[in-house]
Amino acid sequence: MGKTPCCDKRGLKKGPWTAEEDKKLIDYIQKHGHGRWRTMPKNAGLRRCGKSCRLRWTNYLRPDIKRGRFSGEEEEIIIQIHSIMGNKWSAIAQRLPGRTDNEIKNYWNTHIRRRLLRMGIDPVTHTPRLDLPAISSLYNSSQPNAPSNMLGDHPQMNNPNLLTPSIAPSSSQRTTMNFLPQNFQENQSTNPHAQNQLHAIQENQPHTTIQDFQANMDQFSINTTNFSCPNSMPSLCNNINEDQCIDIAYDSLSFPEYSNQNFCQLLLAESQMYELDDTQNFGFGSVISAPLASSIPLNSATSYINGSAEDDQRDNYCSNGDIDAFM
DNA sequence: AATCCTCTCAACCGCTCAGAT
DNA sequence: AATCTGAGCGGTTGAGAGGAT
Repeated sequence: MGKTPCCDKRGLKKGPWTAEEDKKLIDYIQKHGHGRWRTMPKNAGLRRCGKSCRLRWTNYLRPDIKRGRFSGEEEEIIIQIHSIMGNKWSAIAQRLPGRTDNEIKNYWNTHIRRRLLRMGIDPVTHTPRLDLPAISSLYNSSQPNAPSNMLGDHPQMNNPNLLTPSIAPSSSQRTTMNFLPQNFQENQSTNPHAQNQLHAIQENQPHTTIQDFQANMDQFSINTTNFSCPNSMPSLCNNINEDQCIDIAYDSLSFPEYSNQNFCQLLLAESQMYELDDTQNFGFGSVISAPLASSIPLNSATSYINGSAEDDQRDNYCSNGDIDAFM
């Protein structure tokens, strides 16, 4: 297959288009339609390669192109489709009339991707990031044989459909992060290990409240007195009391393979990120009590996740819409 | 006011794919 | 079946704008 020669090698113009060039291209396409891009430039009187003409038309000059800021709905669509299809920009563009794949790609890279990263979510997998130095080192230090993907088999962490809609929840949704086992079942049914996890979830469903757990504590052999925090999180450590440890232990009970303090720390930090303000199901089927969530200093929790305490402190209190609240 | 830095996005590059020959 | 060509896709680049110092 012969490669298309570069424009400059053929003595053709590169770089930004002038208004005059735009006009020539528009006039030609209005008269003759688009297609036959290779021969079009010559016929249109342009010293451009066909590829450049096609790009200019499809990404900029096309009359049905929508300009302006992406709406919240558009963002949500992008994130949802991306969680399923990945960087299939043209496929995403098909769901957003008037938006080009190039525009969506740029918007993803400059806005959405960064936002997900700051939320501690891997923009590629749409699962919580595992490359965070603090988290990964903590985990590795306590579980040397742990898989590289700390949450790899975890049902809720492995299901993009569970994470992506919550990126832009409505105000009423923001404090309720229920991750449903049935979704997990659909995606993980062939994984024996995941099956075991599912059974563990089902046995513990419905996850009720800390009070329910405490009422049945004698059924569990969780040593909550040994809970301690890594040195990197002293301020967080100082704010955890015994009740909260019980709470954390309950969560760990559902997923014994993750019952280490570092995973609990991750939960705590995330609970603060999402501004949990009541006893709620959060992530992983865990129950986090109000005192637990509210006791974590914002700086500690958010910087633990994404290393930008000031930014997130500001942004967590931003009220300019749902998305912005998570910037 | 000047310089530096960051961000945005239009445009380019390299590649793949499907259809034609 | 092999090759060629046009079209499209996704990754990357770099100029320009605007903000920070």
